Amino acid sequence: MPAPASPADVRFGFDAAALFQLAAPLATRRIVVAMSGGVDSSVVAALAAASGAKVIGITLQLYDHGAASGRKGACCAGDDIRDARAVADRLGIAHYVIDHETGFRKEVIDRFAEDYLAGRTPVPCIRCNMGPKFTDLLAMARELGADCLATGHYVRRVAGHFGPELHRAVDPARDQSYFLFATTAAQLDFLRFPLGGLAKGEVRRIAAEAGLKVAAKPDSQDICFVPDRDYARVVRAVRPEGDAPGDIVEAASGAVLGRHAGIIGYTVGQRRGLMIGGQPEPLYVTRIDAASRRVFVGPKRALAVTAARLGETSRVGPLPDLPLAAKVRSLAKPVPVMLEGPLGDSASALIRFAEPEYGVAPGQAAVLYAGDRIVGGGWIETTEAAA
RNA sequence: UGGGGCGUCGCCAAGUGGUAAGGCACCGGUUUUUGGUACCGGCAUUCGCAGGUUCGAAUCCUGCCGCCCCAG
Repeated sequence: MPAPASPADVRFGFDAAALFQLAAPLATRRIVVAMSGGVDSSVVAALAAASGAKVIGITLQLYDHGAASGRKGACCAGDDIRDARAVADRLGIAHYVIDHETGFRKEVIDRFAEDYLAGRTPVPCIRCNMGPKFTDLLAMARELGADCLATGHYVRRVAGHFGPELHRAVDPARDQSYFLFATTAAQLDFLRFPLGGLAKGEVRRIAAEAGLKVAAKPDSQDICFVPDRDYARVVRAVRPEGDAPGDIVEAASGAVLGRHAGIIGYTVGQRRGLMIGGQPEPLYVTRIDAASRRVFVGPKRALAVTAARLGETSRVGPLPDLPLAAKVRSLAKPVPVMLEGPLGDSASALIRFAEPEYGVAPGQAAVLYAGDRIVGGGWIETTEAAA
């Protein structure tokens, strides 16, 4: 595959130099691509290869590859690693598979279990991005002398007055900014997200044009290390005490309405799975007390919260004067908030919702936006219930 | 074993002669790179049991069983 004659050379309908935000000539550049084995990162590899830069694909083997073999919608194990290798071979780029199971277990899976045992609802995908991907893999890329680490995330890196900024993806249905809020300025400096400006359809089209077998591979979904959506089983495998039973208590009256088989099966805002019938209206989990193993429930209106205390906050770029909006779960529209306190450097901060927000669960991330720009965010520690 | 009341889907519950509402729960689907939410769909050939009356009964009659309350 010949190198492009100039930075303006265009393949697949895109200017590779622009996509990777690297200074010309690309032929002197080295790009490390994080390859999960899915379509997205495979297309990033294809675009990188087409740019004329030297490309190295790296796949982190994150968890039990035996059990994951053949599973659809997984990543970073079993068949996905073979898919990544096949793509690299097809593109003629170097490809390394790094065993990162121990690190992943410690940084992501163990922490996932701990959170559930503490009554929180974790977001492992964010922890994975923070640790294995943007810390460990990024360090490997630097050691390999790369100019950047490119990933298949749908998010945009935009040059700002104070350095690179993080912006939502152009394709709103694909935007993954929620999972990347904790990206640091130093990481962002080195990272590239070539797909942030593309629609999923375009990505699949490129995959097909590049002759990649993964072009029609289903999108990954759910938690990659959880088979069959049964996350509680994974938690119990790591922490057997997770199935300790307890009471389901009506928050308003204190009445015990039922029993549960472990607080790990519940999350604030959850309606199903309580097994409590005979009620005039649905009951939702309003609070989980890990110490007493009690799950508190109440009607929907009891879920309304006016503010959330955030811990371990991070910030990307300056705080703007613009009004802020917060997303307190991945599938939600950002809602207007007022920020009180410092944001960033792991400080504690408070966000006040302009309108009551429902189903705000401790352990989830609150990501702050100024328009399309991700300003940062934090982890929800506590909430203030509306009167 | 005197009096009264009640037994309809797992739970709550409408229906008192015309051929079983609804809610909760549960199950399935849609949505979705976290967990949830939301939305859509499914869910009692049968009304404690056994007879009887009637063209026709969950609804009327008789008996039995069970539960509750008040009396002892």
